[in-house]
Amino acid sequence: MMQRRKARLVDVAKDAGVSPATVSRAMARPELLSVETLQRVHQSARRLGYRPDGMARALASGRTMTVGAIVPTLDSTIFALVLQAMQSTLTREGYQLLVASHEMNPAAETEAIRTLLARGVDGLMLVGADRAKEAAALLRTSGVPVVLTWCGNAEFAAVTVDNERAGELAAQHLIDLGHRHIGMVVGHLPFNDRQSGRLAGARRALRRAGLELPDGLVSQQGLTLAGGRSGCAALLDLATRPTAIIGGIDLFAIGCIQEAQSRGVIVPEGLSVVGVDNIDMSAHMIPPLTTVHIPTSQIGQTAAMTIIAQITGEVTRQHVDLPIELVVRRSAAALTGPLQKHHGSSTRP
Amino acid sequence: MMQRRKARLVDVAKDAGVSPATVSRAMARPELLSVETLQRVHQSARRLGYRPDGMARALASGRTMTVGAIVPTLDSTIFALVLQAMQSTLTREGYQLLVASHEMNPAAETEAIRTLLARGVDGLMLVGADRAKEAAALLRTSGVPVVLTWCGNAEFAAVTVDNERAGELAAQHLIDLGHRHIGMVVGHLPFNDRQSGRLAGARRALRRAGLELPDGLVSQQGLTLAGGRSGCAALLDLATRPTAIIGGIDLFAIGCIQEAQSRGVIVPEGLSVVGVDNIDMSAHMIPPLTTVHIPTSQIGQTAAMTIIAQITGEVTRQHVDLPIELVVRRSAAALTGPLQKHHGSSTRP
DNA sequence: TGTTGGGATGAAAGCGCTTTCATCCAGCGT
DNA sequence: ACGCTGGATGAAAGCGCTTTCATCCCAACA
Repeated sequence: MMQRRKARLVDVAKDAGVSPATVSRAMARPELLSVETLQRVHQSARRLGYRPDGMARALASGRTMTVGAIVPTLDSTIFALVLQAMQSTLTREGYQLLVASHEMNPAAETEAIRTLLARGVDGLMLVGADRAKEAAALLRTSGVPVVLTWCGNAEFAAVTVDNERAGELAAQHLIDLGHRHIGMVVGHLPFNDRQSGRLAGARRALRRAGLELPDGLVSQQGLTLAGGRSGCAALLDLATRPTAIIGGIDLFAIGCIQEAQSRGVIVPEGLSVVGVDNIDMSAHMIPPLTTVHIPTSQIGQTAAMTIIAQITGEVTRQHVDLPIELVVRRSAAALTGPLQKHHGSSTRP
Repeated sequence: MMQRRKARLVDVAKDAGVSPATVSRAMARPELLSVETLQRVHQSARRLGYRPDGMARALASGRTMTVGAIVPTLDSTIFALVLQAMQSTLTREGYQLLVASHEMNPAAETEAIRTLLARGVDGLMLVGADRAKEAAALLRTSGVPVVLTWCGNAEFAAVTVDNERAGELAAQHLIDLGHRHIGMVVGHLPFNDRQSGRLAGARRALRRAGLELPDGLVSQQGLTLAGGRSGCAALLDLATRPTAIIGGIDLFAIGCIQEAQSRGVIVPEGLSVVGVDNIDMSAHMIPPLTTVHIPTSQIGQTAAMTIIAQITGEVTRQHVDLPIELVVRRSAAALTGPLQKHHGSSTRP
């Protein structure tokens, strides 16, 4: 009882006694058909188990109903969350999400852009505005709607967050608590305008307070928990150790807390820690992490909506800047005295 | 100086003075052409800035160079890691990754399968073997290579891990440490054969030791940190509280540690905790989490390779079972005495 | 020197759908 | 009663590429 091949549009048309055009319309713009015809077509389609062929449809219409997203890495709460939000928003609108990652490698990102463009996507989401010249050229000439996230530029639509301000908020909080000697653990700066921005913001706040954040107090690390720990370790091993550390991402801040605790340094009494992101884990740390909340899911959702708006031609090059805010919890405290009573004892249990 | 449209295959052919067929071959099977022709074509292609159109190619060849992956949720270290591994393996072979998630909803999964199949994927990766009948039928009739992960069945290729054994290892470790009263926090069991398996395994180990794991000591929770905490809270609030808890995933176990600590219960002295997964965070907890290591990245990588092998026809319905092992760290300790000296004091700082 | 085999290329038929454009017809206004 | 309008449908031309199949040519062989 099995038809020899997959049912095609013409098969349905034949079965329903109408033209292929009519079947096509029945699928895509049912309001153009009379109710009876529509019913007849649907009935035939169901009987034959017809499923439209996406590739043929894409070729003929020029639309793939697919949006691409290229993120630095999938293995990150942050990007996973954004992708999740994008995915559900897109699905609701009938789009699919094609993902690629570049592992912080500009050339790989360019390559990914090239493939996704060739493959045919109706829109493209990218992280940050800092990329290879060639990549930007590709995007420009492709004519495909693009949305940048976290950081943007004037050329494309963007859903941003003020990364400098995030760094500033974190630093200012520490300054307000009386800290004068502050360190920071950040991701590798080249090709990462989010981290660069946060560092710049922290520096700005410090400078305004008559303080500074010398390179010696900034540790660049890979974006992992281990990175946070080793960054913290480096800072704590300094001759004059900082009384507070800012994590460029929450993961770093969490790593800092863990490293400090495993050395017997009490947080926040012996070391204040502030992060940026406000990931799920942060609220559950002991002590709970004071951090700057970045509306990650909302970035994803807004990016998806922006892309769709561009695809459907409703709007172009829209810029949305999402608000951020300091979330005060208990990992940062006021300096108790002019001097600290801790000596860098490395008492790992 | 801009050509009015995108260069097409025929444009290159015309420019190079060859037939379209030759250009097509130059792109896909260069070994069929003479060196001179090849060069001429490449030169023209470069000059015109020719980029093959993926959709047209897909339609004509029946191959999309795209593999779909449908996971329960993107917002999970585990699945993000698997996707990451798949993505990099696939990219290396020239494939793209199309992702979808279903938020633990069987109907949504079926729908996702339907769309990805319609959209045209050369292969499909799914999590677990437990799904709607209709979904299985779709897969069967589509003829698209499928690979199941974590849990498998006889019908499709699979890259699995022995979830029952994982639960067993966790429970046995606790039993060996002298625990007799063990609780477990698991994910919602329906439509989740990974969690069901782990629970069943734990029960098996306990039964073998003459113990049991009554439903009252099993707390079902959403797969989040908060779920772990509230599961732990529920268990600790029991009249006869367990001396040890197994987390169906590491995130639960971590939540348990945090909940215990915030209640002033010391881990492992006051409560032993064991997880399953071995995520990055686990090793950095204080105390570091004892857990059953699941080779997550390897699952992704192997799944990708299995899919590709099936697509290229090298092999079919291959089953790979990846080894797991207990990683003993410091969150579980021997019961110090026949009775415990802790009273459920809820001293949140 | 006549075959012959095979490597290189071209011709042309699609792949399955979308989308103008044209056609047809009913009902409407005058 | 007549032209007109607009809604419903059909005809047909692609969308840009792949892939058989046929053709051509030349080296190699006898």
